[in-house]
Amino acid sequence: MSRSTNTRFAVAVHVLTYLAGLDDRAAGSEELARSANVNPVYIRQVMGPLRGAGLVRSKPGVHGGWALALLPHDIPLDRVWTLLQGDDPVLGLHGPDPGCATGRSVQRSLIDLDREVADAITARLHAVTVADLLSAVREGTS
Amino acid sequence: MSRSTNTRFAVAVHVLTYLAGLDDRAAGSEELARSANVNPVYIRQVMGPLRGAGLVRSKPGVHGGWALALLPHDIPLDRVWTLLQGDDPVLGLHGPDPGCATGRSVQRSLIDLDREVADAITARLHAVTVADLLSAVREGTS
DNA sequence: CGGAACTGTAGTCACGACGGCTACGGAATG
DNA sequence: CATTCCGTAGCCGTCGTGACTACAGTTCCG
Repeated sequence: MSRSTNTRFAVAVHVLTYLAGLDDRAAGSEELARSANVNPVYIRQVMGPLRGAGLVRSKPGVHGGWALALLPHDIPLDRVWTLLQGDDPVLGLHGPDPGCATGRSVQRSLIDLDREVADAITARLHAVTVADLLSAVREGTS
Repeated sequence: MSRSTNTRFAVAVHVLTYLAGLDDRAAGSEELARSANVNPVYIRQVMGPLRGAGLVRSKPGVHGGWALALLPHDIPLDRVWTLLQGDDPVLGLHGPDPGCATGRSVQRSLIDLDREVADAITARLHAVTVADLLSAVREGTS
């Protein structure tokens, strides 16, 4: 009765929103880690794929750190989701007896359903950008 | 990069479809377990909530076993999903620093988003019933 | 009525994902 | 250079999952 113990997506969204609120100032892993209440190493691991996709930049050395590589308005959440969750099944699957016709057919149906559900998720997340989250922060704070 | 290692939903859907194909003949946990390629005890654990909700019946003793308590057409998959997955978050959450305004706001936004996504999933699953899966099996077999 | 067949449930176990943490190498700054 | 930061490998504790055993309770049949 408990799934999705995976916090990568939530942490990434938090970090992106945090960075968006800094106006180009770079933030170190440690600062981000305190804000998100996780370990600095975890921050770097989570942000790695986002850097690979060109959403953020990271720079070593003094005054280095992380910064957005795109405008907040140009970062929809489905990109983050896809980068971090990949194409994992949303429903769960299982390996039925290969000799069972019911099993094979049900599995095929579930795979199709899973794809549709995954598409629905990304469609919903596509409508939200980091800029939206940032303005929610500012409205809440004011 | 891997979520949903939970096979309860898939197993339950398999069993329900299997039972629907038996026309009121009861099936033992062991028969169901072979078909789904899992352990008989696991079958009983997974089916427990479905029995509690009145989707299936189970009877101990000789010639006992499991049988549908409703017509296949009256079992939409979202009921199975809700019974087995409860209201677990689909996206993942995390506990941000309570003193961080960004963290609190982002988390609220994610909770809202999660609810919308969960609703989308159940809406999609509501459109599919065990009867649909059964006819898919029969079309595939013929 | 006694034994067989089945469910119900507790308990133990192995495995894997998740995240915290340390350590160390490499790159950029001053 | 020395400092500061990222990049990554590695180890560890924790937890969810599902297999498996064991046994009590229930129903049916001879």
